[in-house]
Amino acid sequence: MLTVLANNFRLRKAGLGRALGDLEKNVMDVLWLRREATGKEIFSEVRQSRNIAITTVLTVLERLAKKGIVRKSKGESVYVYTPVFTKTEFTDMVSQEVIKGIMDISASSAVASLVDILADTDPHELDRLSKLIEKKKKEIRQKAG
Amino acid sequence: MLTVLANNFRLRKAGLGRALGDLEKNVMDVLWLRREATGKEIFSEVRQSRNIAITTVLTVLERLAKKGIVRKSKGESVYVYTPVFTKTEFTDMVSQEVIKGIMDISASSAVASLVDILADTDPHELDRLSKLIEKKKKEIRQKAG
DNA sequence: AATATATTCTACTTAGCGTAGAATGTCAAG
DNA sequence: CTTGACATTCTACGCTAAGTAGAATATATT
Repeated sequence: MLTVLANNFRLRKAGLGRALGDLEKNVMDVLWLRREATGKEIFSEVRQSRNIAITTVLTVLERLAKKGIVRKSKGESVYVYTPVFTKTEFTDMVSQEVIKGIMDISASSAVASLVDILADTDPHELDRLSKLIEKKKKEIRQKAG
Repeated sequence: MLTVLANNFRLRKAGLGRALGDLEKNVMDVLWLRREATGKEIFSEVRQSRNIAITTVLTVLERLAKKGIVRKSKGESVYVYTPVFTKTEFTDMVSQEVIKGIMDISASSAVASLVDILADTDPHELDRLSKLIEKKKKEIRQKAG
């Protein structure tokens, strides 16, 4: 297969990696897991898997807050951070945007790609997809008729 | 709707914009249209819509060549550039990678998003999609049985 | 040789993200 | 009230991709 793309463009940075940097993702994962945490807690967590300074984590948290995907609020004594969206919500939003993006260039490509990949990674999903489509069509008829 | 993502992450840079920069995309479009062109020709074309120096175009062309999506070859007198992939091929590749990417985080999200967006931008495609799925399923059965 | 044209080099700019030390703020223990 | 410990913010450097283009060099062409 042609790996040109995968290597030369940062397309391959899987999933959220497209929306979040590596560390950002680590941080969010902790947050999504705990639903709320202090900088220090997040730091301790993240440090398990990588050597990093607490200030680094704080900086990232700050940026995440500025981006609006993390809420920073005064706790009893220290600040606590909470995710503004659940992981699912966020994931959906990203999917939404990303897919909208490729549909802008080519709906058929998008559709074809999805089916291919699905068939290949998760054939069961094909059924769910069929059903989803039927449901959607019905919805549309409803609205129209 | 929540526009958080769209604005704070470069997700919204539609389609190829995710794989190619703006100027890179302009250049590729010229190339895809002509199937082959000299730097100067591309420059003239691109300059129609934006003020830019020819060296800029050349630099971009150079980078594109290094990335492997443009071929640079000696013409009669000057270098001529040709796209290594057709726009469709490229688009498909990008879709492929991008979708693979979001499937990594959540197949269901991806699937749901696609159906939603499709329903709302191009309902006809839903039918094509159904057919595509049926075909795919048949293929799978074939292979299996 | 002199002028023009083509090509390459070099380099600055902007952004996002990772990184973290320095500076500053806060507060309780001594 | 001073010293630490801990929390938070500031500041800033590094890296990468992409946009940008002038300077330098190469190659005709007259």
